[in-house]
Order: sequence, then C-alpha cells, then structure tokens
Amino acid sequence: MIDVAHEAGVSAMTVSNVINGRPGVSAQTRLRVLATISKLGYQVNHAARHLRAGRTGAVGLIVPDIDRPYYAQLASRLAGGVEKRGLHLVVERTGGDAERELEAISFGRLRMYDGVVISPLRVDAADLDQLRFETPVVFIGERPVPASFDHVMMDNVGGARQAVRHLLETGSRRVAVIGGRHDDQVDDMPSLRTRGYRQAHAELGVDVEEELVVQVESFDPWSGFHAVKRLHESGVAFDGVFALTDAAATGVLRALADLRIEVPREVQVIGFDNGKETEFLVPRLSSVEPGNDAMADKVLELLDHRVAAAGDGGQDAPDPTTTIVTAQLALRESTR
Amino acid sequence: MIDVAHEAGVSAMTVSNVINGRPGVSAQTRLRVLATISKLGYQVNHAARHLRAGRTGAVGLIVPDIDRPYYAQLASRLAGGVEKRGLHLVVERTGGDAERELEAISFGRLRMYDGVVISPLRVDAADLDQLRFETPVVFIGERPVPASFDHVMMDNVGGARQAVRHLLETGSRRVAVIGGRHDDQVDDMPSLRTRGYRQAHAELGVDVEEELVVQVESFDPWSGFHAVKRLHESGVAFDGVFALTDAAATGVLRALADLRIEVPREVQVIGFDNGKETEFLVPRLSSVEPGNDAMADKVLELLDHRVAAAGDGGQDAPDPTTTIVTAQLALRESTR
DNA sequence: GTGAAAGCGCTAACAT
DNA sequence: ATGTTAGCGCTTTCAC
Repeated sequence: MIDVAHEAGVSAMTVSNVINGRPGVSAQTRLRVLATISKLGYQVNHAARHLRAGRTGAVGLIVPDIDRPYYAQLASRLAGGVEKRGLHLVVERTGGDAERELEAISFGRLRMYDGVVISPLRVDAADLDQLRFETPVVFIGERPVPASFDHVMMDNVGGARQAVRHLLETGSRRVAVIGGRHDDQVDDMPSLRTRGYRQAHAELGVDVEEELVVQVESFDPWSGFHAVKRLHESGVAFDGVFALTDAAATGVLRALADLRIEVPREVQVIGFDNGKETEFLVPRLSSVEPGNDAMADKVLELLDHRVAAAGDGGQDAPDPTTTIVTAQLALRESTR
Repeated sequence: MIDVAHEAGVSAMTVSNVINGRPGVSAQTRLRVLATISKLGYQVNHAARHLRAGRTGAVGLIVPDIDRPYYAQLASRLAGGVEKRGLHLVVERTGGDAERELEAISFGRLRMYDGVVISPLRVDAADLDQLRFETPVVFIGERPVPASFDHVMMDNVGGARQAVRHLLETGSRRVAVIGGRHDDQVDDMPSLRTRGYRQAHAELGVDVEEELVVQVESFDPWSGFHAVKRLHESGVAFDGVFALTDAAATGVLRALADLRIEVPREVQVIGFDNGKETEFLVPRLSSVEPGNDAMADKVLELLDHRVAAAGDGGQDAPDPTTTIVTAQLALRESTR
C-alpha cells in the first residue's frame, strides 16, 4: 500500500480512503490511485485490515456436518445471501461433538468472523448462558437457546403433526414413526417430531402403539431401511410410515420395495425436509416442507441488523428474537 | 497477551514462546504462564498472528457449488484430514463462474490460507499460467492445469469406458449417453466421459449412433429425467443408458419408471460417482466408483508436503505431480 | 532462559 | 482534500 502511495504521489491514508470508497478524495486523485493500484497489482492485506479495523469480511457457519443435504443446502442458501453483502461464508464442521461446538463459539474463534450462524446438535442452553461475546450470533435449529440470542427454527412439532394427521385422515391406523422417541422430554429434533406424531394421534382419537415407535441411531437411509426390515421381521403390522427425515424415508421406500409391499396402497409413507431427492424416488415421496428458504432469509436479515448494530458500537442493537417458520405438506405419490 | 505477561510477571515474548511450544522456556515459567492464560481466559488473536507470522491456520477449498453431493462429500473428506493437522477448512463457492474462480485464486485471496484446494469448472490452463504465488495450491478435477501445479484427478475416460463396456458386453446394443458431447475436443468432465463411451464402442466394434448422444444443460436429476422423456417421445430406441452422473441417473430411473420400462430387463442403466444414493434407488443403481477417498487422501498428502516446504522457505519444494486415481465398477440391480 | 525493540500492513483520530 | 501520528496484537531479531 505504501508502494502504491509513493507511486501515486499521495499518502497511504489517501490510498486507504480510495480503496474503502470513503468520501474526501478528489475525483482526480481517486482515479490516479486506482490506476496505480491496478498497475502495481496491489491487493489489500486482509489480516492487517482485520487487525486494525476489527472487521474480517467473513461470516461463519458452524454445522455438525457438511455432507448432509440439509446442512449443505443451508450453507448454499446462506452463501448466496452473504456474498450479496460483500462478505464470504466460511463453513466449519463440528462432527456433532458438544466440545467442538462450544470451542467453535468460544471467544477467540468468534473473533474471526463478523457474524456467526450456528446449528448446534449437542450444546444446550446452560452452556451457552456462560458465554459473553460481542460477535453477532444467530442460532438455527431446534436446540433450546437462551432468550438472549436470536434463534430461527422450523416448526418441528407442527410439521410432524400435519404429516401424521394426513396419514390418519387417509385411512392409516397403524402408523410407524421411524426415528421416534418413547420419551419426549428433551427438545431435540427427534423428540419434537415425535411430539407432533403423538399430538396428531390424540387429536384424531387414535391410540399410539409404542411398538410402532422405532428408535434409530442416525437418520440416514440405512437406518430407515433396517427399521422397516426389523418391524416386518418381528411381525408388527403397520399401514403407514412417518420417517423423521427424507433420508430415512429413502431407506424405508427401498425396504418396502424389497418386501414387495405396495406404496401407497398397502402402506403410505411420508418424510420430513422436502429434499431434492423426493421428486425422483419411486414412488415420489410425500414430505414436510419446513420452509428452509424462509429460514435462511430470516437468518440473513437478523445477521444484517446485528452486524450493522455492531458497527455502530452496539448502540441500537435489536432485541433478540425467536422465529418459528411454518411448515407445509408437500404431497406426492407415496401417500393417498 | 500483555495482560497475561504482566500477571505472570514475564514478558510478552515468553508468553508467545509458551503458546507456540517453543523451546527455551523453563518448565516452571511455562507452568506459571499456562496457569495465567487459563485464569484470564486468554485467546490468541489470529489476525495479529497472521499479520506477523504469515500463517493463517486455514486451508481453503474452492468449489463451484457446496450443495452438490460430489463437492459436499469432497469437503467433508478434506475437512476431516485438515482438522487432524490442526488446521481448519474454509469452503468457498464460486457458482461455477470463471471470473469468480480466478478471483478466488488471486494473489490477495490466496494469502488468507496456508494452502488451497481448488476444483475449477471454467478456468483453464492459459489463465492459470499467468499467476504467480507462493501459497501451496492443489488442483482437483478434470480441467487441464499447467504442469507447474499439483493436480489430482479421477480417471474419467477409463471409468466411462469400463461402464459402457459392461453394458455392451451384457447385450445392450443401443446405449444412450445422457450428458454426452458430440465433439470431445475440450477436456471437461462430459467430454472425457463421452470419450470413454466412444472408446468402449470402438473396442467392441459397435458403431456409435449420434442420436443416442444426448447433450444436457446440467447434470442433475431433472436433466436425466427430461433426456429420457425426450428420447422416448422422438421414438429413438435404446436398450442401455450411461448417465454421466448418478444425479442424472436418478432422473433416468424415475423417467423409465414413469414409462413402465423395466430395468434392467428392457433397458439397463449405469451412473458415475457411486454416490450414497445408489444403494437406495429402485432398482439399486450400478455406478462407477471414481475413488474419491483416494483422491482426498492424495490431496491431503500433497498439501502436507507443500505446506511443510513453504514453512522451510520453499527450499525443498517437491516437484509438481499429476495423479490419476483409478476407477472401478460398482455393479448393482440396474445392470445385468 | 528471558527481555527489549522493531515492525508486519492497515486505519481512526486528529492535524493541516 | 490530504497528510501525520499512533497503535491494533503478535512474532522476529538480537541483546542480556
């Protein structure tokens, strides 16, 4: 930068002003500096700027995993919006490890970003309450979060309720829930969606058979696949399946195909997430559309406000909000 | 850091030495400093360290898109390896835009990272040759790259050749290639895989009918879906399909199901990438396993060597290598 | 084994 | 409209 200043016959400060589009530089000087910059191929040093100005030009996204479609798509949606604002998105994965999640939002790491979006899997409200920091943080997902943070979540309970109501209203009486929980004390994704499952049953006066609530390890296709195989082998009858994720539903459909059980005539199936794959499965998978685009938009909006407020020295920081995005059914061939 | 130094009754330099595990600090002092650090909850400032020492602690991965399974899985694999080395992975997406790709590997941006892995879609050798920089860069993918860079690629031609040979050897005579190119002058993914398709035909003495070479816009399920519909509507007969990606193959299977064409009896189908979805499609999709794990390992190994060399002031920088990972068939239900 | 001084490249605040 | 000064938090160099 000093080279540029010398070459253009101005001070480093003027170069800085030109680069950052600040006022108080004559059009003439501006042009001359710009010309020199491109002549010398000068590039600003981000580290130095960050050190001095405190801004990093980056927004962090902290997720358990990058190759799960849900997080990959979240990242993609956010990346678009963030780039529109002249920042860029840095994706960090924690592997779903509570310690690594906490570490990622530790004071020092946060300072690497102008803002952070985190989708925690393990960390809970108590841990979070300890933390003090000025970097804007938006939480996303179903884990409970202290009221002092912005939080955007999908309507897990409502979405599940709608899905299961649909199955019950179209004649299913024994609906298996793949990934369900027997006790739904905790507020994690499986418990919340299971709660919706139970609500739907209660509303329509159908008893829940606990043998139809199948706990699984993960929520990938294999878990859905094995859950159905196990159900079938142990002779438990069912005429509907609510899979807690589309990934699990993919495995469910595959298992039903192996067992030559017709979908949706004998068993109807519905998933959750409304992923891209649903349109191409055989049969096409009905699912719950959780409003991921709306969530991403909301996250960006919150971040915008907070980043702006942080720039003003935290004067008019908005109050933290909790937003619940509404879910809708996307019905296709796997339901009646 | 100065606070810590005061509190522990030493100089900032000693604190720095302790933090970086450098020798020349007595065990006693070290312990005292460490205790003070945790007492004060001190965290190093990455920006300042980067500014001064040049290391950033981050490895960049520059890809066209994050939510395509291929890139998402690449990111995931690399993230694991990179984290094992105490660095972290920053994913940047270019949207497949040539300008943004070039910009991402411009001098200034590269300095943000200790090493960069880039999977270019558009940028070509000529553009790259201009660039001079000392940040280690490893290229991945099929675009031609100047010999002065490390380059890891899959065996697109060989994998496609094996896939199509298999179709021809099991009785298919009219194999459609979804995403194929009529002219294969360029060395991009579609052209290379089409080249394998043509080689297989040549080897087995089967003529290629250009009407079976179906160009498509993108390589997602919709493109495969529409390609098959179009082929069928225009009355072009075919008894085999080679889809250039598993994603496209997913759409192909869906279209064949709609048309009530039996797979693999009437038409056999093979994809490329051996993605996670193949196991769960109906029927299970045969595919080409391109050795993505091996590619990721190789990338990490190259990066390791170069980052180490860069640390030594570029003394013993290894010669650039081009690695081609071998592909294998993964045969499932969609082929005979 | 430890410390003091200098400076990495930039920008906020204050001159001019 | 432009320049000067100072300092962000760390590490390199060299002296003790």
